[in-house]
Amino acid sequence: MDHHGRGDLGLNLKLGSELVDHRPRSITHVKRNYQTAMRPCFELPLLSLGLGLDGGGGQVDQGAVVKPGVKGRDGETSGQSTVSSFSNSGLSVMRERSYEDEDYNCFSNDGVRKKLRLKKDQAQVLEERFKQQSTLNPKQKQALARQLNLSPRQVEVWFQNRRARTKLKQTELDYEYLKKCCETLTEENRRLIKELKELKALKQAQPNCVKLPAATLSICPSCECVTTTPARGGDCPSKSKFFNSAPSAAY
DNA sequence: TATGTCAACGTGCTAT
DNA sequence: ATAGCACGTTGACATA
Repeated sequence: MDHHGRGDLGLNLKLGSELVDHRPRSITHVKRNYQTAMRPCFELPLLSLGLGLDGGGGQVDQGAVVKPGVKGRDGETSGQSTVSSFSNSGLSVMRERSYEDEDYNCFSNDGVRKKLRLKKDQAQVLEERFKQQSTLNPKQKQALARQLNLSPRQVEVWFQNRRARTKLKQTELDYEYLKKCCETLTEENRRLIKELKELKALKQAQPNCVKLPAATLSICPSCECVTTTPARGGDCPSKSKFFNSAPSAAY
């Protein structure tokens, strides 16, 4: 039994059918989703037996083969299973995988994972589709996979990664925006502290100046002077800056 | 050769 | 129980 849910079916005779991706995504999923794991992960495109369903030799299923062990971050190997499918004269047989299969384009002969690069037109179609909808339902996934000659799993992974990239990009934009906000506010804070210092100094130098209720103080957005009333556009009251010119009102 | 990109994976979580 | 997604990671490949 492999971690992608393929059981050792031994001899498997079947009329050609469509690829369906029922694979659990990991060993954990296999453990958790035992029944799913027991289910064949796909319907093998199999056995023509001269019925003309398969032009001879059987067709190859990109998504149908278990990858050989891929080293995890700890160096442990996952994907231990070695079961795969192949066709022989129209007769598909499940056999022990020895990693020499060519029907999984992600692995080379020695079991080393090859980097699959999507073709330009494939990527273009996926990109166009992503613009329309960032998630696909199983039917859409299936159809798109067929259209692009990819496995549904590959389409699924592409969309997952694409969503992640979109999110990352958005996060970066948000970060830049917040950074700018932070810089602006820091600058504003520095300016206010300085202004406060000046006001305190002024107060000490002119103890007789009018003490205004704090609530009535405001900052003119254009010239940034302190006013006693909210400054409206165009009438900057710089004359009434800091304190009332009528010291008689003081205290 | 260092670094970036991206397909593919493992795992945790959630909705049904 | 199952399927699907987000997230973090890996590793092959491309490129500066």
